[in-house]
Amino acid sequence: MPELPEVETLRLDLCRTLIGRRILHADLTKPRMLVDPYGLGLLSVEGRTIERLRRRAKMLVFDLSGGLSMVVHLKLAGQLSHRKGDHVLAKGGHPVPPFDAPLPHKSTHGRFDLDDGSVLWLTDIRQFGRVTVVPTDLVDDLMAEKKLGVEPFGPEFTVDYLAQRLRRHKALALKTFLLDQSGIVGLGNIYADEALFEAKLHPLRPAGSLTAGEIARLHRSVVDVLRYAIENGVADLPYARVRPGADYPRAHGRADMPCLTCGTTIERIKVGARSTDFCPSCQPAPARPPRTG
DNA sequence: AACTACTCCTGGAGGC
DNA sequence: TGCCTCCAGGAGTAGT
Repeated sequence: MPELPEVETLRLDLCRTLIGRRILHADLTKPRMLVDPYGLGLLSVEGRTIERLRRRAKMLVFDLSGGLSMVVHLKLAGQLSHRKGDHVLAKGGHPVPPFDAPLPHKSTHGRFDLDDGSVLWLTDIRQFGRVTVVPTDLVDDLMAEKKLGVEPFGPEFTVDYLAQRLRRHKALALKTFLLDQSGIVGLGNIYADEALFEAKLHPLRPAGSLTAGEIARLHRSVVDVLRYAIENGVADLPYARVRPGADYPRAHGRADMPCLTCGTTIERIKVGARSTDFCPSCQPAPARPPRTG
């Protein structure tokens, strides 16, 4: 569930409290959650100071002293909480367990003890999250291997770039296109639906069927939806449903509820095995549905 | 090369 | 209450 806005707001929060802290002890109780292509081991982060906290796509990069970095991907259900005793200093990611729940939770699988007595907890009810230790000068290589696309807030994400990618994958459903991290990074299931709702484009529209105006609209919607989430609060959907009475998110999690724009009942369909919510009135169906993979 | 299906994992929800 | 089944979703990988 943590998508770009969740990871970015978490990064900003942790930057306030973690920079300059030294890691005394590190522990991951689920060995599968450590990916260690360089054979450095998790303990190699001990004794190092957190100097910088970056984000690339949906990943957090902790740059430590001595040229070592730790990359954290929260995947579907990862959560980080920086606490001193019971006091929450900073937190973010998947909202289950609740951010004010006592830690460690039974799904807490990682802990980093810091030099001021605070602890950075990694909790993940799905255990899909991953931690990688990598020399700082090889972080870019590691990212390059993943064939990540452009950052939506970066200078490379232009209307022309989007148009070019859409042409290249012209048969793909828009929803599938937006989830593909090799084009634009950062969108997940929630914000892909939000961007399509905002752009008034049906999730099954073939990527190659968009007019120039629609491409420009989609481009702006992607940026606006992500920026809105960062500035006004992330989606925070615990079980893929909006909280009763909430007016956000505007499409995802609202199946069977009235569209906030026109009142039409929001529909839920599967697009490439991902639940996809949209307004059949605001987002008119394509004449001929594409493949959905 | 481009696309699709499958896999990892477990807690919560809903049915009976 | 308790058992059972289904569902959620990022991304790596294997197969078409």
